[in-house]
Amino acid sequence: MEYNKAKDKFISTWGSLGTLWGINKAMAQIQALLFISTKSLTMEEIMEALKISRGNTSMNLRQLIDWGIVTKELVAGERKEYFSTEKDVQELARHIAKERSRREIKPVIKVLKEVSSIKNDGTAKTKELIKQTKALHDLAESADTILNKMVNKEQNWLSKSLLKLLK
Amino acid sequence: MEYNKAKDKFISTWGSLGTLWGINKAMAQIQALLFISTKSLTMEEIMEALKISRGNTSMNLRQLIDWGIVTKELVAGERKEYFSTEKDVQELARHIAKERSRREIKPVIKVLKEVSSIKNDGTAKTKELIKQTKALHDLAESADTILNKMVNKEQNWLSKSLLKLLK
DNA sequence: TTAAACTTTCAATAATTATTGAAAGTTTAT
DNA sequence: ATAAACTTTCAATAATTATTGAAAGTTTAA
Repeated sequence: MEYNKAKDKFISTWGSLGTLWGINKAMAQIQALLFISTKSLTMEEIMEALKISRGNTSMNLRQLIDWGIVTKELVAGERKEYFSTEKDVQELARHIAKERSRREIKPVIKVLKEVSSIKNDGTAKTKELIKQTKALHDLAESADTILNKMVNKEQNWLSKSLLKLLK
Repeated sequence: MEYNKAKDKFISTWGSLGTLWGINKAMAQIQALLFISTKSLTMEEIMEALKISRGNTSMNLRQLIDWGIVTKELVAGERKEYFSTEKDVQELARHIAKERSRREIKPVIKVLKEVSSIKNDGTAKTKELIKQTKALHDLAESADTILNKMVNKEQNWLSKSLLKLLK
C-alpha cells in the first residue's frame, strides 16, 4: 500500500469508528488528518483534504478544541489560523476519556444514583428497580474511576504495569 | 420519586446513553426494561411498555439476542415467546465489551496494523503516518486486551483488586 | 389441511443528524 | 474609516438512521 491509499484508509476508518461510537464523522476525520500531518493545517487545507465545507470544518474544529484535543495556532505575520492535534496517543486517550466521562458517564451515574435511591415500598418491582440500578450505578462508577485513573498522566507507569500483570 | 417516574427515568436515560454511544434507542430501552423487570416479558408487553411497533421490537430483540444479552424463553403450553436479559451487571458488561471489541475495535486494530505496515519510503509524511498509526495501534491493542481481561468472568477478583490498587 | 396465534421481513415514512453555503461577523493593515 | 482576509453562524437541504405497519412467514392445535 502506498502513502495516499494508506492515508485515505486511515482517515476513513477513523471516521467510521467515530460514527459507530457516536462521534461525528467529520470531527473524527479532521482529527485523523491532523494526527498524521507533519505540520499544522489551515481551515482551507482541511476543507480541501477532506472535501468538506467551510462551515462544517469550522464547527467541527471548534468541537475538537472544546474537547481539548485540537489547538489553534497563530503564526506571526499571518492572518489565517493553523490547527494541530495532540500528537501523543496517551494524552489523546486521556482527553477523550475525561470528556466522555464528564459529558456522558457522570450524568448517567447521577441518574442511576437518584433512581436507585427511591423509597423502598416493599413491592417486588420496586425492590428489583433499586437492586438493578444500584448494581449498574456501582459498576459504572467503578468503570469510570478505573478508566480515569488508567489514562491519568501521572499514573501512566501504573497502567503499563497493570497491562503486564493482566497478560 | 415514586416507582413509575423512576422507572421511566431509568429507561429514558439508558436509551439516551445508548444513542450517545452508537446504540439504537429502542434496543437500549428494551434492554433497560427487561433489566428491571421482575419477570420475562412478551413482545406484546414490551411494545406496550415502550410504545413501539411490533417490527421495531422484533428487530431489536433479535439484535439483543445476537449480542448475547437477551434470551428467548419458551413456556410450556404457551405459544408466545418470553424475553429476559442478563441480570448480572458483570456478565452484561462482559458481553457488551466482547461484542463491541469483536465488531468494532478488532477490525480497526487490523486496519491500523495494515496502515502502519506500509513501506517506509523515507519521506517525512510517510514516517509520520507510520509512527502515529503504530502508536494508535499499540494503544488500541493494549486497551482492547486490558478491557477484555478486566471484564473476564474468571478474572473478576483481579479487576476488583485493581480498583482498590488504583484508588 | 386449515386456521389461529404468533413472529419476521421490508418497503415506505418519519425522525434525527450532518452538511452546505452564503450572509454576517471579526480582525488587521493601511 | 475602509477594505481585505479571514472565521462563524445558521437556515436550508441532504444524508443517514430509526420506526412503522401490513404482508408474508412460521408453528402449533385440532
